[in-house]
Amino acid sequence: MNTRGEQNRSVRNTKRRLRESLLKLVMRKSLGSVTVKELTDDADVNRSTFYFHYQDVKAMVKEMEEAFFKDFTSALDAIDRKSHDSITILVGCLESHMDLCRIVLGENGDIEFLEQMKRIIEDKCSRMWKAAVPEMSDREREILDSFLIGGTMTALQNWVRSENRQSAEELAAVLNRFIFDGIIPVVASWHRRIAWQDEVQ
Amino acid sequence: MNTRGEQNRSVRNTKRRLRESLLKLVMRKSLGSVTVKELTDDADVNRSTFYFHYQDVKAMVKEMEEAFFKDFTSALDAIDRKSHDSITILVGCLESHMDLCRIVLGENGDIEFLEQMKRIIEDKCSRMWKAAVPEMSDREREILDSFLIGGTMTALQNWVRSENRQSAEELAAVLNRFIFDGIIPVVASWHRRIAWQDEVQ
DNA sequence: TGAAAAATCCGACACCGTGTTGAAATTTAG
DNA sequence: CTAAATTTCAACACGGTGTCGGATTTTTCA
Repeated sequence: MNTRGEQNRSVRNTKRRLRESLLKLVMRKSLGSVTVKELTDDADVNRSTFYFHYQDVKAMVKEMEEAFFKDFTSALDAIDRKSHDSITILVGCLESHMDLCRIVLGENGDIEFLEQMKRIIEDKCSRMWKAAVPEMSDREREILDSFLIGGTMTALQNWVRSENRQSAEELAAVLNRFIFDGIIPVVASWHRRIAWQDEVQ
Repeated sequence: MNTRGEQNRSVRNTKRRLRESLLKLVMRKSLGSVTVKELTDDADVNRSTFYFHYQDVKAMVKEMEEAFFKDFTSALDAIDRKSHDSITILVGCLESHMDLCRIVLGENGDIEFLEQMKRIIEDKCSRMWKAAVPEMSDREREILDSFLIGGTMTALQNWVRSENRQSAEELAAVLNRFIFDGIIPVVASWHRRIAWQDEVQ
């Protein structure tokens, strides 16, 4: 193995075949129920070869996921220097890792991946809408938070699953419109009105 | 076995112990990775006894889920005769099946359950907000649909997972407010304005 | 209460996927 | 061409699965 991240042609071929077979298998059964045996049988790769590269199927998926999360978080960290918003970044990352996303966000996907994505969005994105409605109670803000995060995630899932997808820019624009021109201003206006009413009393 | 759905005390005890052990196990590992052996060991039930009742762990969970879905759909079908709304019904059903919901909606939950719940909400609930914004394009409506469904589901998940939950009525009220007093009217107003502008041109 | 029925327990079995090993065969890189 | 990297192959012990027959316990109901 090369000391850098570069890999053999055989290694690349082997891993590519395994990825393709995994994608095929996950189309009809859950990720957790895919065995090493059926994966290597389908990919026409020796079972020992699989274990030469990965510990188990979960570890294989994790390796793919980490490439995505690396891209995603570094793009989010660079967000201040660019004019792009979080949602656009997010949708772009999904698009450039579409193979993985159709596995882990599909009908038989990976719940851990979903949870981790929600955590990242919570950490990196939700500050913005937290600042927009400062008067909210913790309880109501928690509900709004999970509502926006979950709504975004599910819309993205549907996008990834659909056959003829609209463009990433189009989707990001609609989602941004819903969140930042729609929901947030309305909820904020409720609380400003309530706060104002409290003041005059 | 009784020909009706009634069951022995021993059967009830056995199934109850299995349910309790399953709940305990799913607290720290994924549902799919729970084996029949560790389940029956923890529940102190003979492994053969488990196979006497269920085909496998998945079938056991499915039996619990079906009781929930039966309650849920029948409550939804009766919605016209009562004054309750879909969200209140939904939250109430979750509350009365809290044991199950903490398993299948938890961090290591069951993605199939989530998908089925989303389908039911789509079928039974989303007609209401479809009618509210008739001018929308199919594409945008699809996004709004998945956004509202996913947002609701995720808010419910967080509610089920939290230790000191607020009341079901409180949660349902906030969610209803977000959806029917917040998001929907705003989106509708956008489209009425656009439709009106189209008309004067 | 006593006997039949239902449910549980027990031990055993073949089966299958797992994860590892060592050595041979093949492919790649320089 | 040659050494290193990679893949293949056969074999192994291990553990969970699903099933079976029969012994034991619990429940039912007459």
